[in-house]
Amino acid sequence: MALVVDTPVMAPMVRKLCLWQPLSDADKRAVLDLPHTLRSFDAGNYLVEEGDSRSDCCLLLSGYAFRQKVAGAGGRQILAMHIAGDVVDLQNSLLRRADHSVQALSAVQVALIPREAIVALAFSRPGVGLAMWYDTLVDGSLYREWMTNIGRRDARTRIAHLLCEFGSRLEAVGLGSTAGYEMPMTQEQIADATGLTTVHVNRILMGLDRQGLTQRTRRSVIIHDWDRLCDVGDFSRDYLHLD
Amino acid sequence: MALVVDTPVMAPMVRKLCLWQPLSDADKRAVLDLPHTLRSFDAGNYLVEEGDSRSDCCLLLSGYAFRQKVAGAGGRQILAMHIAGDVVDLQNSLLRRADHSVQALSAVQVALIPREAIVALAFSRPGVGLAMWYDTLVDGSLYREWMTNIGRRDARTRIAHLLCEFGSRLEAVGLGSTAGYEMPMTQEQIADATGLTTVHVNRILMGLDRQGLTQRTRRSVIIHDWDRLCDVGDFSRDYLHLD
DNA sequence: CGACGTGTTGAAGGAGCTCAATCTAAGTGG
DNA sequence: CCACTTAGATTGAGCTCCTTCAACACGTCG
Repeated sequence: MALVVDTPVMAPMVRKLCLWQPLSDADKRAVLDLPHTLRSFDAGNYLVEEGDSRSDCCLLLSGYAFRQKVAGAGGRQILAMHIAGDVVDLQNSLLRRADHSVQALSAVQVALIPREAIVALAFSRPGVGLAMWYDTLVDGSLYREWMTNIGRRDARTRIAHLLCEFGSRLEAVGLGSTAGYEMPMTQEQIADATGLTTVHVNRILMGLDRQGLTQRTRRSVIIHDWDRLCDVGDFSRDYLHLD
Repeated sequence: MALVVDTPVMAPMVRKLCLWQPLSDADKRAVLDLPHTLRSFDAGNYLVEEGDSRSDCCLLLSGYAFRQKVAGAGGRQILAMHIAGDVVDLQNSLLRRADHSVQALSAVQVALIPREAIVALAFSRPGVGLAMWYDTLVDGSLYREWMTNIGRRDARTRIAHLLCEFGSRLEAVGLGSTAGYEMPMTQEQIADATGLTTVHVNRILMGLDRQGLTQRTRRSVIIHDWDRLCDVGDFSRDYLHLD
């Protein structure tokens, strides 16, 4: 297998961590040298299943994945979306037992990194460790915003908010822009992420289109008026801690 | 001011961290020696306000506090409850700027610990650092459960779930039991924590009483049948990571 | 082509909301 | 110790946003 030297596999992780905390060259090198094995998953497959005790955590190299939890009555809640560059499972690999599952939304490629290597690196290089700690704190910030979204906003606002978050995050990694992007989620998944039903999501999305805010095709969104959409979605990017 | 040697101020933090990760005696000592200043807040006062950039994080020594975020339309979402022993603000002190606020629910006493001391300790003593990292991960686990609660369970289930979580957590720190406890929240706060309205919370609570599951007085709950309440609340304590 | 996953639409019903009034307990000040 | 105040709990009536159920449309893929 050929090693492509100029674009190392672990580069997305370096880029992500640098968002939270500038890293020294030695720190970057250490992250790039993290031991890992590559792995692919088809859409729909589980990267982690509730109850698993995983000994490695995965860095998402390409594609989309999401976290989910199922409630007793059968409903499923989507808890977070993950895009290329995200370190997906500190949570489930550091804690002994996965309290939720992570599923591939599209075909994904991941790098599996042994838990011990992560921990060792975090404590031998405080710069890296702090960046990783920040990363888990920012995850928490997104959870809090989602909770607010689901608990205290009406359907239209919730969905607009989700579209805005996606736009901002995809833009940050160069996979889209505030003018539009590939939308990887189905309406059912949007429903499960916002605490709504598929039918209602559909009606709201059609409404946004009709009102000239967005223009959807099967798997993409064009956003005609970003500022207005942010307004409708009660969206402010602060909680993403991107800047 | 007399120093009480046999029950050090920082003891609750040691107890909490040991839940996640056994600490060596030297580690414990180091936590106990963390520099700090004591401070009291009256009920309703803010420990942290959205937008603040705090340079210290607080350990809750007594009383109750909660995190909250306000949505554009004016609704407030309560994001988490904190009880004695909780380290309340790694999130807001490590990240540059608070993305939500923390408010005292009752009169509280806190120990303010400088951010730098926390970080220095975390990286000089990996045992402690790992325990603190776990702590932020467990916070995340609670957020995920709450999101599921709000997004995918009906009102009765949500409220029963909240009562169960409280019972389990209070029991873990010896402030109550699964047979009952002092309930510090008003019905308005329960509403804001569960994404409901005060009126509806009231009706559901009365229902639980009428059905013989609970028996409330002004500020306490007696739980007649814990197992059944857990059932109604779709509650399983796994996500608390207490054992 | 047929079948399946996804999106779209209609009609009817209900869980939870809103508004507004009343009740209760626990202060608080005189 | 009592009148007064106030925060919180309780109740009723009407309404609405969202759900449920069920059918149909569309496009993609074997």
